[in-house]
Amino acid sequence: MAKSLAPQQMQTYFALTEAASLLQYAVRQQLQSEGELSYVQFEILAKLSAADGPLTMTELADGVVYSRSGLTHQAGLLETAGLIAREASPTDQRATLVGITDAGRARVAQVLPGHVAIVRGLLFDPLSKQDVAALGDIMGRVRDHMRALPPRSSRPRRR
Amino acid sequence: MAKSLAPQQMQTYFALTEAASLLQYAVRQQLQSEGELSYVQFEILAKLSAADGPLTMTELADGVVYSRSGLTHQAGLLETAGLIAREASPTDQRATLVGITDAGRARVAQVLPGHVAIVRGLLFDPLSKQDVAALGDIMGRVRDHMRALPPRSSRPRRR
DNA sequence: TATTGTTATACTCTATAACTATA
DNA sequence: TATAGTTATAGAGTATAACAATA
Repeated sequence: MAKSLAPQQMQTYFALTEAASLLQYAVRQQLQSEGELSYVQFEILAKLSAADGPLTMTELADGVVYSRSGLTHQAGLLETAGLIAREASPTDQRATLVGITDAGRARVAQVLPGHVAIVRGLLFDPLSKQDVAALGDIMGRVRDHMRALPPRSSRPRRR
Repeated sequence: MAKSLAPQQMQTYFALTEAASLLQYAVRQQLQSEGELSYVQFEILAKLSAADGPLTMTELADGVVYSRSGLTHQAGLLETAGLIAREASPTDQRATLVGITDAGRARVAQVLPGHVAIVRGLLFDPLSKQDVAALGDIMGRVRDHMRALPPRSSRPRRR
């Protein structure tokens, strides 16, 4: 096994990380200025918005890079802002169900056009249809490969 | 202009952001545990390591997502740790020259193998040579496109 | 006047550990 | 005993504004 990356790999790695970083920076700016939302808060709202009904905190944590306490903190902020609502689960008394409010949906609708405009302008503008398909195929495989490794939410808690 | 993204674009966007997020998370973990470095600190050291000689703070800020005060803060931490050294510029009295120390180079060498292992294992493992070339080509174009837009470091300061 | 960099300060994000309550 | 979630707390990252020194 080689100690360093091949030149083509280096080039690809740098292009990917720099582009992803620039894109994320732009998206963060947009979400903050047009909706006063951090990226994580937007992720939470988007996930609740796409879900059929309320989710538990644990379900919500899956796929979000977050500690449990961090999620509790953000949920507290979003609830104070009136964008989500928490209630006790009827089936499991330990669980908390989190649902998005009308105000939460409205906030998502408020920032989405700008979000889409950024993504289109920065990411998709210089790409052909074939490029988009190829990129989706490649990164889809990479994502699936990464997901197959032990996920964060399944890590055991410290004792 | 359509208000939302095409399904293929959505899929590609999500795959890209999730994969990039997972990769960055893993890299951060590795840098912290094996070298006690934040990602930004590693970026600074890597940039100084690759440079011919010392850089000014402004040159160092270019390409790093950072405010000037944030860079000053990180430079202070790295200098306290003995990984970089600052000295007054002989040509411009206002400027500060930042160079990497032997200890700094050693720290980079210490974390690099693990860094490479993560990138190879997570990103390149599931990809063919053709995939890597295609990904590099596509993201290279995206990066160049983004770079063409007004960069952060050129934004005028607030008055 | 504009630019380089630092300082003071404050706010947000994130994590660890301890805790309560329920399964 | 294990799990769901919260709380308390602390540390790190980032930004704004004011500042001093130099161009």
